[in-house]
Amino acid sequence: MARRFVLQPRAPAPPAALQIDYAEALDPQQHAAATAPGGATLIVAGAGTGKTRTLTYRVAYLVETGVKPEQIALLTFTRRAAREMIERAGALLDGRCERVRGGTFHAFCLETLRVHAEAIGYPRRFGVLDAADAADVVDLARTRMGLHTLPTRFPKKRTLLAMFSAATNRGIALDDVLTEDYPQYAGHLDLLLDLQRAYAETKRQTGVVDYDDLLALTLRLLTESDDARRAVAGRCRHVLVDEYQDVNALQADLVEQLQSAHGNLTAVGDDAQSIYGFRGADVGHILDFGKRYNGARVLKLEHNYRSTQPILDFANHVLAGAREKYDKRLFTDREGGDRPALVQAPDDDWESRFVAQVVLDKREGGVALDRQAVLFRSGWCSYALEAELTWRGVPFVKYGGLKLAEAAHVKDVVAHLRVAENPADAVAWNRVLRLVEGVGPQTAARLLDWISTATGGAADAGGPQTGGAAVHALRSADDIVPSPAVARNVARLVEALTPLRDGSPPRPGGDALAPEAQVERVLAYYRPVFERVYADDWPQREADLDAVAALAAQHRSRTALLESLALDPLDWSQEAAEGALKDEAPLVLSTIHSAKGLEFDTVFLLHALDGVLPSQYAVRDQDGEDEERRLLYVALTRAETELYCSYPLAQYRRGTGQFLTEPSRFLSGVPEALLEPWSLVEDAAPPEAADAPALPESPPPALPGRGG
DNA sequence: TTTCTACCCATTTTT
DNA sequence: TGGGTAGAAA
Repeated sequence: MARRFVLQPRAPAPPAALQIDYAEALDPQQHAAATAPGGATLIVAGAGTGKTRTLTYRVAYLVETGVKPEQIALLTFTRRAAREMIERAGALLDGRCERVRGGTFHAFCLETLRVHAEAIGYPRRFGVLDAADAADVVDLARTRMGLHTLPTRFPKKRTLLAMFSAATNRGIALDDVLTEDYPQYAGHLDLLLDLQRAYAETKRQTGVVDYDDLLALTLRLLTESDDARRAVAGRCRHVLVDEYQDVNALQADLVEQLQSAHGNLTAVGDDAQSIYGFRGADVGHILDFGKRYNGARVLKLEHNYRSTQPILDFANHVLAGAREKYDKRLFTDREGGDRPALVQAPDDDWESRFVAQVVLDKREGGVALDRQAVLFRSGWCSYALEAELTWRGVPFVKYGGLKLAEAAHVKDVVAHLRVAENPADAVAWNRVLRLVEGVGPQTAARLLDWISTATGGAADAGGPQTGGAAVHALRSADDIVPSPAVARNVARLVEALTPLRDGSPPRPGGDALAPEAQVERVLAYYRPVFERVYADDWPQREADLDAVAALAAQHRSRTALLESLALDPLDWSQEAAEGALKDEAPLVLSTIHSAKGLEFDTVFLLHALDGVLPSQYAVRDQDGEDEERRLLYVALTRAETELYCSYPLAQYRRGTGQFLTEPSRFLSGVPEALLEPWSLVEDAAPPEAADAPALPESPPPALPGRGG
C-alpha cells in the first residue's frame, strides 16, 4: 500500500462560541463520540444507546466547529435514515446542516459517477437497473449467448443475478461463490463465467448499470483515477458511516477511499445488529476496523435509554443464544414495566384483530398511532392485518415488502420513459415492444436488432439524435412486422414516443416536456394496452398509474424521476397514505429490516413462527440461523415500553399444503420470568355489539397443547 | 408466430 | 399466489 500523508484538520475555532451545550445534551460516552477529534473513530453502539442522536450531534458539532457542510459525507443504508439525521441536525443547529451530503451508498455513488464516470471510460448518461430489470438483462445476455435452450438444472435468472451480485459485493471470484453457496451448479462454472462476462458486456452496450455496478464502478474510479479521487475524496473532509456492521467488502473499500484525503472517518455500528449477510455484509469489517485504520479510536455506547428492563432482559436472552457471543451487555435506567407478552392466536385473523384492538386501546390511552409499530419478517405477514386496519379505518403506512416500482404495470409505464431516456436500453425496448399487440418474442427481437443497427448500437453516443434514430427506425420497420395491422400498432407506439424525444430541448440535457407531462403522454397511449394486457384485474391496478403520475410531478426531470424509481422506490401504502387525509400520523407497519434504527413506544411482532422467523430458507446453516436471531433482536429492541410477540397457531404455506404450527424456536422455552404467555378468548357479546375479541386482563388458561 | 390454457413449482429480507 | 413453461389453438 502506498504511503499516505494524512492531513489533520485545522484547529477548530475556540469552543466558547458553540451554540449547543454538548456536554449537557449528551451523556459522557455520547459526548466523547460526538465531539471526537479528527482521525478514524469507531463508535460501537448497542441498540437504543442513542446512536442516531450521537451521530446527529456529531454532524451539528462538525458544522459548528467550522467544517463546511458540503464537505461532510453521511453514508447510510436507507434514504430515510439519512434524511432523518440531517433534518434533526438542522433542527438542532440551523439550516447549514441541510447542505450536508447525505444519502445511501448507492445514491452517493450514482451522484459521483454522473460527474466522473468518463474518467474510467463510462458515459455519464446511463440508466440504473433495479433487481428485476437486472435479472431481465441477465436473461437477455443468456439468450444472446444461445443459452436459452439448455440442459435442465440451470439456474434461473434471479439466481444467476444473485450469484454475480454475491461475487461483486463480497469481492470474491464466482468460483468461490459457487463452491460456498451453490455447489449444485459448480459443474456449470465455465458457462456461468461466460454468462457473467456477457451480462457485463450487455449492460455496457445498452448503457445501464445495476446496483452493484454503482458501488464497483465508483470504487474503480477512486482507485484508478487520481484526479477523480482528489476531486471526490478531497471534498470529504469528514466521512460519517451509519450501520457500519452492515457494510460489504465493496462498501468498506469505498469508505476507505473516501476518507483517504483527510483521514477523518466516523463509523457507527453494532455487531449484534448485523442483518444483511444475505447482501454480502460481513461483520468482519466492523470487528477489524482497528486493523484497517491503524490507531483508530474505539468508543462504546452502552447506556440504553430506550427500553424498559424487562424488554432488555428478554432481548439479551434471545441474543445470548447466538453461537457467536457478543461481548456487550446493555444497561438501562428504565426500571419497571411489563414483561413482554407472548400471544398465541388461533389463526392470523385473530392475531390481526388482537393487534388492531390493542393499537386502538393504546391510542385511547394516549399513545399516538405513529408511536406504535407492527413488525414482521416478510412483507406478506401483514396482509391480514392490513385488511383489518382498512376495515376499521385505522390509517397506516407500510415499509418494506413489495415496492410500487416492482409491479408489472408500473414497470410497463417506466419502460416507455426509459427508452426515451436511453434508446440503447434493450431491456426497456423489449418490454415496450412486447406490449404492442401482435408483437411476440420473435418480432420484438427483430425490431430490437433493427433499432440497435439504426442507433449504431452504442449507448455512448447518447443524445436526442440517437433517440430520434431509434424511433425513426421503428417508423420504417414495416418489412419486419408480420402484418399491416401490427405495423399500425407499432406506428401508434412511435407516435406516442415521438413527443418524449422530439422538439429540441430548451436547454442541454433538459427535457422537452415536464416529467408529469411525459407520463401523461405515455399513459394516454398505454391505457388501452393496459386494459387489454391486465384484462382480469386492471381496475385494481389503475391507482398505481396515477401514483406514478403524481410521483413524476415531484421531480425536476425525467432522469431524476427514473433514478428515484430505481433507488428509492415507493412502498405500496405510502402512496395510499399520501392520498388519505393527513389528520393523524399513521400506524407504522414494517419489515424488521426496514425498521432498523427506528424506535417506538409499543411494538408488535407478528407471525413469530418457526419457518417465518427464523425463515425456513435461512436456517440451512448456523450463520443463517444466527442472522435470523439477530433479526429478532433488532425487532425486540425497537420497543420502548411495551412489546407483544404473537403467532397464529396454524399458518398455511401456500403451494406446499404445509402448515407451520410451531412458535419461533427463539421464543419457545423462554422462562416465564422473561416472557408472559397470553391466549386470546372471544368476548361473550355477539359480534355486532363488540366487533372485536376481548382481551384478558391476566393470562387466561392457555389453549390446549401449547403455551404456559 | 402469437396467444391462450393448463400445469408445475418454489416461495425472504434491500439498494 | 403467481411466474414460468409446454403444448395447443388461432
